Amino acid sequence: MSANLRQVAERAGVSVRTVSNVVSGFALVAPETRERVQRVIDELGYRPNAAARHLRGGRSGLVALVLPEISSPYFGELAGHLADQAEAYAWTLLVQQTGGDAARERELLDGVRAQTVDGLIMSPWGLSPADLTRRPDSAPLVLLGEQDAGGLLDHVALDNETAAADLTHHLIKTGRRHIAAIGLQPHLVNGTAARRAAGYRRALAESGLPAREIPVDRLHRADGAAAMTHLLDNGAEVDAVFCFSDQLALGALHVALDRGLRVPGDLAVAGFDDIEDGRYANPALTTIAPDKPAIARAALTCLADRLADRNAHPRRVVVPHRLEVRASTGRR
Amino acid sequence: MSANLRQVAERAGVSVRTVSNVVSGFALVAPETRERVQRVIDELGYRPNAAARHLRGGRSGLVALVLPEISSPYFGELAGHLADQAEAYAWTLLVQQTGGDAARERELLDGVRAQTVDGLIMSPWGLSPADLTRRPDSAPLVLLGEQDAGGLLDHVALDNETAAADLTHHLIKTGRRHIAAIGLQPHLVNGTAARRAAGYRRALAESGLPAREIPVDRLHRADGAAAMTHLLDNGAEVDAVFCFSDQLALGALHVALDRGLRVPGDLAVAGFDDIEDGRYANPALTTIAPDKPAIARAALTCLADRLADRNAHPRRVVVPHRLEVRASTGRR
DNA sequence: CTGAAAGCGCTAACAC
DNA sequence: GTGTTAGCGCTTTCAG
Repeated sequence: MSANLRQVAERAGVSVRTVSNVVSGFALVAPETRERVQRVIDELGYRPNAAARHLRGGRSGLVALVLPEISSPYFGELAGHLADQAEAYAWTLLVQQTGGDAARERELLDGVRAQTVDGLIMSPWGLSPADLTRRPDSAPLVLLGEQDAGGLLDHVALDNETAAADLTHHLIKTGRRHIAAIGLQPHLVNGTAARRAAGYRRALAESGLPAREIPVDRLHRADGAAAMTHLLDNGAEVDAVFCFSDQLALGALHVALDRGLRVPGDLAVAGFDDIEDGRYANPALTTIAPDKPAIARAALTCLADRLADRNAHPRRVVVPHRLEVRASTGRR
Repeated sequence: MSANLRQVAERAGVSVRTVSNVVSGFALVAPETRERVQRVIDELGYRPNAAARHLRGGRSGLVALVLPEISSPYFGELAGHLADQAEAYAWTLLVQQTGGDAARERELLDGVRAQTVDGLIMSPWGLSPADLTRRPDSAPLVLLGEQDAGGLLDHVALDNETAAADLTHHLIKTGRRHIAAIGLQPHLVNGTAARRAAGYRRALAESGLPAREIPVDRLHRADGAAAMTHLLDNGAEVDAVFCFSDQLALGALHVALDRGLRVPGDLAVAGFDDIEDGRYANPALTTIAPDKPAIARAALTCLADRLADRNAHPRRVVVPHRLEVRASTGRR
């Protein structure tokens, strides 16, 4: 076991108070005392005990990231930004996967860990806004995505509807007339897909074009592939697909090319999220690029501000996005 | 603030000892007492304080995953398996990124967090085996990858050399004669790339074929793209590239197709890691598929066993892999 | 089966 | 500037 404060104090011939001062660097300590204490600290390899600090001070230095799955590229990239930026707050990120399951989300939100951490950043899929606000007194929660929770919780989102409309307009502008959407998730309360669908429909309506929507179970490549297969097997007249995530789009793209379609010649394919895979796909994937570092920054800022003032008015931060046009939606 | 043991005890008219017994479920408690206490617990929404438990019991229930970057698909998939399986041990995963930097690896290995957690699972890139064994008394460390640390640390690895040789043999068997390797990292002490290079060279030597090796700085798609560009710009005679990661391969593939090469017609492309992107690439990527769930399982088992017996002989677990042949290395 | 109390390592209020 | 000490919430030894 490593040394504790008292042992350092004894060996340096000072009180624990003084050692504590040296370690935390706050209060004034005579230079020579400080040096002597520091020497003993180095000698003994003393490290402050985080559990004791946590118990005493109430801060753990831990922030939980609660999301459907860390292996999804979008969340992986986001987690990377969060972990990097969390350092500026001396926070360490803790990852908890829900699989998008409501019961599991509930469990993580109310469980023991939720008290251990200084805050939670969560991307809810299964829980409704109402569910989210009903939780025991615990660490503050920042929501990622479209779950607004009636303005009762801090919340970082994109303007999903506008983004989807922008992308749909782009497809129309490049000459597409039969644009299918892949990615609705009618079984989820998660509003993200619904917002994107709304933008898609609005853009089509403005041009008098018909909508065609294919629901999916999850947002993996396999689901995009299945949806595309379904579309082609049913002989649908379609010259573009707008997928609500890049992963779906990559699955759809794979099937389309496999079936001998030329992309973008016969079919335009677009996604959403701007994951790195899309940039290197063949052809490269047109997508909506959310400012991911900004999402991370906003989430951490919300948490820090909330910790500083538990009664501040909940914020809704809308992070910018950008339409990223690449080869997959070139002219026919 | 939420209730504590004493408050529950007072309200239930019992001692803290009894409440503690009810909560932990270990010792015997009279059924009716238990029920009464449980009712108060529910009433007050009591949750045990993890910091106090940690301070008292010395276990935090936290395991640190220390890796170059969580946004890399390989590590993302691995982290997903680890997070899932950690639950069986009542462990929560904490993510720390090093960027592959030695100083940062050192810092995380010796820092405060390293004492907070029950154990560390690390994929070292910058630190040498010798560096890794030289650390203050701290939580046990399990190594991922080729860093053997002289048999002094628990260690989960692939048979990288055999895997690379298998893949190279496969390329030779399908008629390739000018097989370049992309992915050496001469600036890193990390032995993984070196082992893969050894397997590649061995296989080529056995067939009397020449080796051609392109070093890379990092293992991102952009590095694979740069290496491929370099190869093509120098007019190298090459009919296959073996990339030491799928990410490199996807970058190389992108450039090759962009330059008008047919894959696999003119050029075969193969990777390593079996990340999901590779399965849906166009053409789908031939690769070495490590058993990732098994890696996660082995790492957690090592940690648990080490915690049970700090003096057990360090283990080296070799996890199986499989050659996954897909379209990108079809016949010319 | 239950109660009293020590103590995990630290911080900070209170002394001097 | 430095020493002394209470107490954060819990588990567990020792009594009963």
